[in-house]
Amino acid sequence: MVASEFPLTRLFLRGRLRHALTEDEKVLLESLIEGTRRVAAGEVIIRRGAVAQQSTLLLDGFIARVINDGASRHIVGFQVPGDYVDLHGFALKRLDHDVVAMGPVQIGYTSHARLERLMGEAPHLTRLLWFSTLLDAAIHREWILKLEELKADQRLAHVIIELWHRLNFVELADPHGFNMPMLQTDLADACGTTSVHINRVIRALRERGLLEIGRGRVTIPGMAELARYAAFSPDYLYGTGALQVVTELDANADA
Amino acid sequence: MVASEFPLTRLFLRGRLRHALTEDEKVLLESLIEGTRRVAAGEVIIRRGAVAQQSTLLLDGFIARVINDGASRHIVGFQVPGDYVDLHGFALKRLDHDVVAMGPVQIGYTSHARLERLMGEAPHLTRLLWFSTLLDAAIHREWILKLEELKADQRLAHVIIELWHRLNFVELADPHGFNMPMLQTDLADACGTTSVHINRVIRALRERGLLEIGRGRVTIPGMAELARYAAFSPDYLYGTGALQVVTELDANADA
DNA sequence: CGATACGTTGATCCATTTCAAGATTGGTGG
DNA sequence: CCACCAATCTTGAAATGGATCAACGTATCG
Repeated sequence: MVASEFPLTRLFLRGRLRHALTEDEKVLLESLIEGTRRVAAGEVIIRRGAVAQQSTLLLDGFIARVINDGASRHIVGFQVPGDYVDLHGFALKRLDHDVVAMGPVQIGYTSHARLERLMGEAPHLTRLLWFSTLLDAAIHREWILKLEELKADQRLAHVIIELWHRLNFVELADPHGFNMPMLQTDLADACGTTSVHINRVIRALRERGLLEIGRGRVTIPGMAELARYAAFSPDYLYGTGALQVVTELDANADA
Repeated sequence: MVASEFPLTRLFLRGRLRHALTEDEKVLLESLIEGTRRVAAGEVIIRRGAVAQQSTLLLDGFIARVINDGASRHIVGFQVPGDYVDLHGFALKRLDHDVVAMGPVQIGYTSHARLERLMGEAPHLTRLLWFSTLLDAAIHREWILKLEELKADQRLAHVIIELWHRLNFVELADPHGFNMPMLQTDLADACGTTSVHINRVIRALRERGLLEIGRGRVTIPGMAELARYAAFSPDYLYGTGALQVVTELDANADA
């Protein structure tokens, strides 16, 4: 472990607009984190409806946004290290969903009082915080699209590739996969299908040589093949360098 | 038509946090609108991937967020009067979806340069603008839930009740329905199903006496019955007075 | 009055759910 | 180190929601 310059916030907006942060802003951002905490797998970190006094930065591990509706459980989004998982709680005050640790997790937190002061003092950094909440919204829109458009096998592939890209931004993916604690049940809840069906879908994708999932590890033999299969295009993730992608999109739109 | 105090922005956050705006802020907000424009039905107001220089406030009519993926067309959200339809473009710069007029529409616009100045000068108003983009995200999450959880008939009912509530906030709904220009095709694209199937679903709901749709008009004989049918709970819309709802949720969570 | 967009209906096929049972795995105490 | 337990994963068979293809009805408007 190399001692990093900004040990807590170095992953925030990495691969996105981190380059838009000045050195002063990086210092300021790091100073926002008033404390850190370890959380056990499965723990509900923020409960739906509770009035939020602070916001949470995910430092290590995976988190899901979960809505429990009586019998059924649904996942409306995943968060990876470097994500502020409930920055929207700063303006919304109370969340419409639970925030749950998918495996063992480490988090940092920032009081809303501190964020309120920041808004008056650092408009540009504020705008980047705003941007980060809009990234979540863009991902939400893609999930809506995915659920409207794709079959279960493509949905799964889509979720997996999205996670790979997001982990790749923060240098937690390797060229052919990544580690993650999510179970088949979790993937089913995120794909809007049942664990029985997700199990068959996983097998089908394995047999096609597109994807392997098991024992906390995802292996993707051919990134391009899987992306094609899932009709995945990463522009909605607003990664650095995505402007080229958009140019391509424009070209296609004209055609 | 009564001459209103803030003719352009009087609907912004109405039924939500408009009461949190001071009189000065309301004046400032109104001054943001640098021009207005009428748009014909079906017109693409903002195209995916284009670099945005301004943001758009919907003054009158309905707008959809549309993603065209080759053959298929998908709607990832609707906007009603009083909504800033592309405020996220201020921070994201380019949108991941098209913004399309569902019927004849009137819009106002604000340059991003003006918004940038505002961020330094009016942090509290900025925070409310931020809030309004987070409302969209909350609605996105509910759509994800809806698509993961519900069958086509309940999805349709859910979309309709959501629109009723949002129109009710801005006083454009009446106790038993509202007017809207969306076609069966549009509703199908928003529910992730086909127009053939949405047609059957509309008939089934009509035969059950839950919902009538036709000729630009939605009629809801019994709001409570339809809400129960769609498993609809309006707390995610963050309407004024929703705190009671949340208290109920907490009570349920404990039970 | 004919064109065009929108809505309606029927028949067939397939993806997915549901229910039920069994296999595998990892962890824990004896 | 083994035996056992609980969680997770796997498989089968029957039932169903929804897609698809194809055709026909019906508004509406120049």
